[in-house]
Amino acid sequence: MTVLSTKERILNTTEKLISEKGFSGISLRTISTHAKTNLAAVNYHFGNKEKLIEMMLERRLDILFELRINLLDELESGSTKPCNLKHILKAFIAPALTMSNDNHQGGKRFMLVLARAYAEKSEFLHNLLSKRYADIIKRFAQSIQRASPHLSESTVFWRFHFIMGSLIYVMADFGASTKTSDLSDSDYFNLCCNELIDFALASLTQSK
Amino acid sequence: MTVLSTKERILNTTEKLISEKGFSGISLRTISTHAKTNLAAVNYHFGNKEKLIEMMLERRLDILFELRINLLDELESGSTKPCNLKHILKAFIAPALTMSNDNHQGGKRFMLVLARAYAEKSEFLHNLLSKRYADIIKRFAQSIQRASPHLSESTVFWRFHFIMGSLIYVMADFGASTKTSDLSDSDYFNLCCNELIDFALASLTQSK
DNA sequence: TCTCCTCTCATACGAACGTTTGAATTGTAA
DNA sequence: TTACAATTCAAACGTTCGTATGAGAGGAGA
Repeated sequence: MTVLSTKERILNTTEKLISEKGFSGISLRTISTHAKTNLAAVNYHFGNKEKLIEMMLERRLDILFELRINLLDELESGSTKPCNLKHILKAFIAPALTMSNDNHQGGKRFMLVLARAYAEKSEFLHNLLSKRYADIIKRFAQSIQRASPHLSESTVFWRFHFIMGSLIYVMADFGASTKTSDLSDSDYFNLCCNELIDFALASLTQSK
Repeated sequence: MTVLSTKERILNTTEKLISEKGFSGISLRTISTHAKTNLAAVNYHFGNKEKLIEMMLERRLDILFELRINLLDELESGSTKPCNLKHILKAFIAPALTMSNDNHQGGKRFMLVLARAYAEKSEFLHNLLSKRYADIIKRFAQSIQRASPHLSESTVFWRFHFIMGSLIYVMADFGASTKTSDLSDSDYFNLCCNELIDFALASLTQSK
C-alpha cells in the first residue's frame, strides 16, 4: 500500500464524493475531512474549489483521450484504406467503458463524474472538449466517415453525436445502476460494452 | 396576456432558472425575486425547495407521457399486427422533442431540466419513472419488440435504452446548444428530430 | 543546532443558503 | 360593513459555505 500525497488524496476523494453526491452536494469541508487533511489544504494545493474540480477532470480525460487516439493510430497505421467500422467504434467506446469499469483505479467513479459534467454543461468541460480534444474527436469522425461511404457527411456527424449521447448515458448508469440482472459486475459490463458497440455499428450501417 | 397565479409564476421561474443554471446554482431567493414574489411564498405554496422541484418536474412529465401513450394507443388501435417501427419510435421521441421545441409553453426549458435530472440521478425522478411511468415505457418496449422480431428481447431492451440516452443527450443540447449551423431554431429542431428517429430506426433494423 | 522552505493546522470572516414567524394585506361570503 | 380565511410580506434565525490568515510542524542542508 503506497502512501498517497495530500494532493492525490484530495483529488481521489473529490472524485469519489462527486460521483456519489454530484457536483452540488459536496463541500470542501467534507472533501478535506474524508481525505484526512485540513480544509485549508485544498486552497493551498489548488487555489480554490473550481481549480480542484478542473484538475480532477483533466487528469483522467487526458488518459481517456490518449487511450482512444492510440487505438485509432494503431488501426490506421500501415494502410490508407478505410478502417473496419466496428474497430473504430470500439476504439472510441471501449476506453471509456474500460475506465468506467476500472474500480481499482477509481475510473468507475470518474465516468459518472464525467457524465454529470456533461449534463450540467460545465463550461470548463466544454472548453476542454472543444480545444484540447477537438482534434481527436474530429479524427474519429473522419475515420467513421471514410468507413461509411453510404452515409452523407452530415448524417455521420449526427449519428456520431447520438452515439456519444448513448455512451454518456451508459457511463452514468455504471456508477449508480439499480442492478436488475443476476450478472456479476464485470460480466454486466462486458455485455453492455458489446451491446453498445453493436448498437453503434448498427446505427451507422443502415442508411435509413 | 393572462395573469398567472403566484404558484404558477414560481413553477415557471424555477423551470427557467434551473434550465439556465442547473439544480445547484439556484436559490429560493433568486427564484422568488424573478417570480416577482416573496421568499416565504415558496414555502407557503410548496412546503420546501425539494417539493417545489418535484412539482415542477411532475406537471410536465405527466403531459409528456400522456402525449406518448396517446400516440401509441392510436397506432395500436384497430389492429393486432405489429406497428411500423418508425412510427413507434416517433411516438416515443417526437413528443419529447416537440415539447423541447415548444418555447411558448416553456417546454424547451423543461427538457434541459429533465436531462439534468437524469444525469444527477435524481432519486425522485427515478422513482417517478419506475413507478408512475413504468407501464408506459414497458408498453413501448413491447411494441418495439413485436416490430423487431429479428432481434432478441435483450438486444431490443439494450438498444431502446441506448436510444433513450441519445434522446436525453439531444434534449440537453437543445437548451444550451452552441449554434454551429445557419439554420433557424425550428429548422434545426426538425432536422435533429428526423435524424434522431432515423438513427434509432437504423439501430434497430440492423441485427449486427 | 540553527535556518529555511514546504506543508498542515486551527480559526475566523463575510456571504449566501433554506426555513420560520408573525404581522399586513387581499379576497370573499354573510 | 363586518368577519374570516387565504395569501403575501419583511425580517430574522441558525447553518453551511468558500476563502483567507497566521501560527506551527516537519524535514533537509549547513
